[in-house]
Amino acid sequence: MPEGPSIVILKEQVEPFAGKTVAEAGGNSKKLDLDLLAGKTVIGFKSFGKNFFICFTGFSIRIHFMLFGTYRINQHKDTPARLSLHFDDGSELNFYACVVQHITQPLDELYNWAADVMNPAFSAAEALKKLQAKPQMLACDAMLDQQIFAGSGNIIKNEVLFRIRVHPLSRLGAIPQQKLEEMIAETVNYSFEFLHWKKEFTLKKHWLAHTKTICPRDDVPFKKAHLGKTNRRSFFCEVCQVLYSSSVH
DNA sequence: TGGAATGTTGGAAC
DNA sequence: CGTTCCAACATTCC
Repeated sequence: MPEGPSIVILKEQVEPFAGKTVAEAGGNSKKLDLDLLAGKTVIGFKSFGKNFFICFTGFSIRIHFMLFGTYRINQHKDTPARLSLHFDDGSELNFYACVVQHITQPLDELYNWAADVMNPAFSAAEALKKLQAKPQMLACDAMLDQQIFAGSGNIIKNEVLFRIRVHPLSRLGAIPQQKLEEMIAETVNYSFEFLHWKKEFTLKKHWLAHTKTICPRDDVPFKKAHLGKTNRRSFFCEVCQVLYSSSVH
């Protein structure tokens, strides 16, 4: 469920719930005072990267689905919901296995929308500055850095690095600026393709590298390794993906 | 069927 | 005190 485009789909799906008033809130979240929600009207929904927000007057609820989180709209699963919102017209939203948090600070103060790959306010220039400020950082880590590419996840990382032919262990400082700009552009571009294909239920069909064993360009075996600070799966081709690795200071 | 996976956090360890 | 490491969380699929 997690990467940015999936959260955008959720946001679109719940749009009809804007303006509805909560009749009853339930769920097994311990971090939320559910009694506060009854009688409150949803003023809208927002997303930042992999975060989803239900906005009320004066506060919002942040939901992060982590690896396993799911949701149901006007349906429910047999397992207990983390957060369950029943509205005055009988409709309902249910969220499972996610992190839920009550936020009182304005979202504009907490989040830099220019960092969100899916947001119209995303700034390629800002992203470039952030990449250039961390010459020692590995490409595979940069692609997962939510301060730089909010919403990018492991699938997007593998697909983008393959598409732009950059080896995941490349150092940012050794990558030509033009290539960094390509990384940024393709992260945005692929994220929207991800969104399109996910809606069509054809996302996996379009993977070129993620979970793949053979490079479609060179017909040689992909390397599979757990790389970077977070040791996440990387699928890459040592023939066509360039390792930029000159020393940097 | 045990292990791994679209992820992040917080606290321990160093 | 800053950085790094790792358990914890919790679901589904192969």
